[in-house]
Amino acid sequence: MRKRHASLYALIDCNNFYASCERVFQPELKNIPLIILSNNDGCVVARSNEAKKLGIPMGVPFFKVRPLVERGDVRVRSSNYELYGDMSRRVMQTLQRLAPDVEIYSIDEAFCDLSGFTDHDLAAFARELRETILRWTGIPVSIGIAPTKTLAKAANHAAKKADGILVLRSEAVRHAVLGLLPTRDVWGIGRQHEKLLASYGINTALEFAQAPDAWIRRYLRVTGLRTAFELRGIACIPIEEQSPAKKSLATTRMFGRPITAIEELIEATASYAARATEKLRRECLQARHIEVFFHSSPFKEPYYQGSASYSLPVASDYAPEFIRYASHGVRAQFRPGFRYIKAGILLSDLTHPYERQLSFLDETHTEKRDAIMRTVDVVNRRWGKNSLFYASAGIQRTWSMKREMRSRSYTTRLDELLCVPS
DNA sequence: TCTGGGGTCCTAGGACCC
DNA sequence: TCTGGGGTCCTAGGACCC
Repeated sequence: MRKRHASLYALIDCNNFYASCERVFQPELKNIPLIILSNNDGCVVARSNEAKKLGIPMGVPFFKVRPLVERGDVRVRSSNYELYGDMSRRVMQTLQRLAPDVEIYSIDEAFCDLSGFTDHDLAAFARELRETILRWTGIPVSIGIAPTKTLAKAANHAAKKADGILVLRSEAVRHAVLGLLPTRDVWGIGRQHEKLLASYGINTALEFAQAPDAWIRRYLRVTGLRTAFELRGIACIPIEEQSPAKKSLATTRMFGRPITAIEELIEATASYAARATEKLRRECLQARHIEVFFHSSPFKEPYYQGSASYSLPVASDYAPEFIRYASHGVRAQFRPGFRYIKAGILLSDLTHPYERQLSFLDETHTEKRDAIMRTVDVVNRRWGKNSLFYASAGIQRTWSMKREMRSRSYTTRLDELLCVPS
């Protein structure tokens, strides 16, 4: 009988990731205010600690901080996503060598499952992890450790303000951390919910966690309730080592200058469609649905947004086909007289070859049963996030979950798997 | 003058069927 | 005559994440 441990997760988060990446190759940028700009140098997407201290907010349009740069108070770099992607791979590979059950959550964050670690192990483990990642990649990270992923996020947030590592296991630490954490900084609570909670006098994570279930369910829906459970220490969000299959894929861009002619719009969307198709092929996927959209500036009157979407008769990854649909959509929805600033292509209804899941069929007879169970587990994890939670919270299943459970690709796969003659 | 790009999940509501 | 109600499928839109 395997002994069950209380759940314990770590969140490893790279500090000011894009800024840190630039500093690895340009050490002269260390210890000074540094900001990184988005694609067209439109807005700020990363800030060094020194830049944060100057009060430069995340996402602020560049023209608002340009004076600081011109005065020489702040250094600035355009973003270089190839570099960041490469640095991210190095960090994650290092992590995967040192830590168990790693889930790569984003370009600069990963969870891992530390259930079973003792307190003594934890401190040593976290310290070694931090030092090794810094030594091997040059990227500083913070580590938060707690019984749920949402609490690990909160612990990480607090760790950034301390010495980079925080273990949130005891009730006392949990209260202290959550009591100081504004609702907006809780993983899963955004600006809208922050406003709503504030209007009811709820301003900290602790106050939110203590609100009645029914109230949370009513105003923040089931995702909000899940967040509250997690803040109370009840784990609802498991580690997903295998990343779920992608469901949609987009190529969208701001033009950099307003476009008024339909020809230019058609040209732009055609190239986005071609780029989206490249991504599709690279990931061995095909799409059955394409949406094209374009709009003028939402900050200016008059505003117009055009969009069109089409279902293909068969899934495809053939660029000319998507380009044809895109230009057809633009022609159908184009309105002259507007200054268009952005357009995009969204491919969805993606299908994929089941290579990964099918590989076990080559294995020997005795391993087949285990392999099937593993596959069932993978499938369950994909649906399970909600199905488990709904069951435990006694909440009605939602349409989207029911829909997914019936989704042809999974159910037929499962039927096939379970009917494999032994 | 100048405001990113790429994703996921949940819910409401209409059309349709039995 | 009365006009029910549940399930299914789809879409739009809003919230969230990095």
